[in-house]
Order: sequence, then C-alpha cells, then structure tokens
Amino acid sequence: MTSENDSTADHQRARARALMAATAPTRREQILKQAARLFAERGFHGVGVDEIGAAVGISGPGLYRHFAGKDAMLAELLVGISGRLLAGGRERRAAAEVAGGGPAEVLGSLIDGHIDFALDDRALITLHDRELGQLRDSDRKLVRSLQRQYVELWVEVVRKLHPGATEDTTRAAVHAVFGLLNSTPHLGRPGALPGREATAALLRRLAHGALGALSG
Amino acid sequence: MTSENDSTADHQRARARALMAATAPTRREQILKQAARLFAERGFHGVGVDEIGAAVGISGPGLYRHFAGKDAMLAELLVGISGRLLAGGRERRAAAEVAGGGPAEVLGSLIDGHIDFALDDRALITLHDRELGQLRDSDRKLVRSLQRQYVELWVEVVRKLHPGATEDTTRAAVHAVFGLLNSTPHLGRPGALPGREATAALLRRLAHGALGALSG
DNA sequence: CGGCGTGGTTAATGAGCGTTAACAGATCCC
DNA sequence: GGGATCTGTTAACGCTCATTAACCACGCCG
Repeated sequence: MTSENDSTADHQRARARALMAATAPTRREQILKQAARLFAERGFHGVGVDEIGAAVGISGPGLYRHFAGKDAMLAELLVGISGRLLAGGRERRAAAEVAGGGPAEVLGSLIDGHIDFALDDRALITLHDRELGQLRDSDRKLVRSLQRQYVELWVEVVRKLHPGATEDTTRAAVHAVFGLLNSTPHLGRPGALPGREATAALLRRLAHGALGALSG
Repeated sequence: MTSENDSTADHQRARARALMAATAPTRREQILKQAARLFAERGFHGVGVDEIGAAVGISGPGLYRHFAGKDAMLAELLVGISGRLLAGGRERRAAAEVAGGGPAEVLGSLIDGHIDFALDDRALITLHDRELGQLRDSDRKLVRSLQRQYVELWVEVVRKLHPGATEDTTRAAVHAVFGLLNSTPHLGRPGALPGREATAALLRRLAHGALGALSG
C-alpha cells in the first residue's frame, strides 16, 4: 500500500529470462496466473490470500515477499491486460498500414487481435470490467486511461469506414462489439464450442456483421 | 439464512397494490432498488448493510425486518431479473406469433424486449453476471435454470432463421449478442449517447447485423 | 568462515462487517 | 385501555481475513 513496488528486481529477471529459451515461470508469474484464475472464478473479495498462496504451493503471508498486498496483484493484472491490449492494437494497426492496408484491413486485424485475446485470456477478460472498482484511485485512473486509448484506436478506424455515423454513435458501437467479443467467458467451460478456430471464425463474422450494419 | 423467507406477506401486499393506481413504493421495494444500485456500483462485498440502510433512511440492522440477510436481497434481485427476462421473452414470442409473425418478427420482438430491459435496468444487467457466484447453491441453480431457458428461447427462434448453423454455434452467437446488448452499462453514465431512442435503434441494428451474418 | 539477501514459516494483531439481542414507539383492534 | 404486531433503534458478539512480527534455512560471495 505504501511503497512503490518491490517488483522491479523480479521484473528485470523475468524479462531477461524471456529472451532465452522457455524456462520455468517465475514465482511472481505463477502467483499472478493463479490469482487471475481465482479472482475470475469467485471475485476479488471472494478469495483469500491463503488460497492464492496454496495455489502456488506456499502458504498465506508468503505472498508478501512478492507483492505489496492483495490489491497490488489485482492492480498489476488489470494494468497488464489493458496495456497489452492497447500495445497489441497499436502494433496491429501499424503492421496493417505498412502492409498497405486500408481501414478495412486495419479493422479486420484489430478484430482478430481482440478475438485472440478473448480466447486466450478468458480470466483476464472477466476481471477486466468486473473488478475495476476495487483498485486504488491512481491505478483505476491508469487502467481507465489505457482502456480509453484502446477504444479511441478502434473509433478512429471505424469512423473512416463509416463516416456517416456520429462519433458518439461510433463509440457506442465499438463498446457493443467489445461486449460481443468478450462474451467468451459465458460459453460453457471446456468446449461446448466446436473448437477454438471455429469460435474465432464465428466471432469474427458476428463482429463484422454488427459493424457492417453501422452505415447499412 | 435459516428460514424460508419472511417475504411472503410483503409480496402479497405489494402485488395487491400493484393492481391499483401507482402508490408510494414499499419499504421492501425501496431497499431492493437501492441495493441493486449499490451492488452494481461497488460489488456485493463492497457495500455494507449500513450503507444500504442509510440509502433508504433506516440504519443498519433495520433491514433484517424485511430480509433474512444480505444474501437474500441479492438472491431476490437476481431471481427477479432472470424471471422477468424469461417471462417477457415468452410473452413477446406468444404475442408475435398470434399476430401472425414468423421467426423474423419473433426475433425482432425478442431483441426489442431485451434492449428495453438493458436500457431501463442497467444496474440489474450488471449484477446479472457479475454476482451470480455469491448466491447459495439452490438460488444459483434457479437463476442458471431461468437463464438457460431464456437462452434456449432465443436459440429456437434463431435456428429457424438460420438452419445452416450448428446448435452450439447458434447458442454461442446468441450469447455473443447478449454481450452486445448488455454493453449499455459501459457507456458513460448520463448520456454520451444521443438519447434513449437513438441508442435503442443503434443496438437494434447492430444485433440484427450480427445475427444476420450467421448464415451470410 | 561469516554475513547477508532471499523466500519461506507460524503466530499474533486488528479492523471490518454481518448478524443477533434487547429494547422502544406506533398503530390497530378487541 | 392494553396486549399484539410492525418497524425501528443502539449495543454487543463473533468471525473472517489482510497484514505484520518474529523467526529460520539456504545459497552466494568476499
């Protein structure tokens, strides 16, 4: 709660390791992963620190050697998601543009990227807008800012394709499409779905269909 | 937690009053309304009973004259939403059918009904899939059952319109459209939106566009 | 060898909070 | 008038749970 974060050392180590061949994950990474899963399953307040500890084989207060507190774990998770979403979106836009793509291609790439994220990180998607309120003011502001930039990235692209729609209307439509794409956590646990690729294809079509109706 | 519910008497009274001209709301209704708002704002665990009491002008434990406990309030809210959604959906299907409408008309009416609900009861929409996990097993099962029936209602109709799609695919698409329609809580508080009717029209078009892409 | 940073442990602390107890003012009705 | 019923109140209880204290083992490095 008080100090900045005791995470810097571990961060550097983890980053260094990421450059080499795949290694066993850091304690810190294990904790974050398990915390994300548990928070998504039963809510931030619904899971105790002892449980998180048990999930990684240490018990209770041992977590405080890695995080300043329970809040810090949630904060790092949410900031991480929002940041990766935004960074991924920017990369995809840039890549599509240097490849000579127009707004349609950029939008297609944004949709694909968001779908990948939604399918690979269901737990984080769930947390994303479920537990935002539990963050400290400063963290919440940061996350909100990252989210807003991500939304605006989409809005800019969609507006080029549908200049007829108001900016507010476009923004509402983008939010609605996020809601559509983020619906994956509501689909029965393992796979009432045909398979990952089929689900991705379905979501892709639905999203394009929805946005296509903007100026229809 | 122990007794069935001390709600029956109040329920009957409230139902009787509902048949007359509009009267001031029951204490019970006031409490439910405020609890819904607070739970949606800060989460079930994030709000204390004293707060709920204060929101209706009584303080803390006074609530226990109207509800068996905090859990009971949430349970009644969630069961109520799911039930009203399902009942509304069935009514609309029946009405559209007796009016001679085909699947397209029924679906249109289902969409309109869901949009009304999403715009009128944002708080309940939020609670709907945020706090399901906090319910007692029996209540959770009941809510899940009502939700499932509502989903199946949609699935049946959509399948008639798009017989080419798998049942699982259709179900996933329906969930996705719910995600789209339920996105209203994410749109800035008062009205970054043009207005209620414009928002409804937008959501209607997006939903039809998404589902239209199912067999496109 | 010897100290020190790292990553654990268990026990204690302390706050928050749902719930219950005990009590009291209306209102209604016989 | 006087119990019964409703609807409140404040005070106390008890439990959960995040956090901190105090202590310890190991690995590294000079």
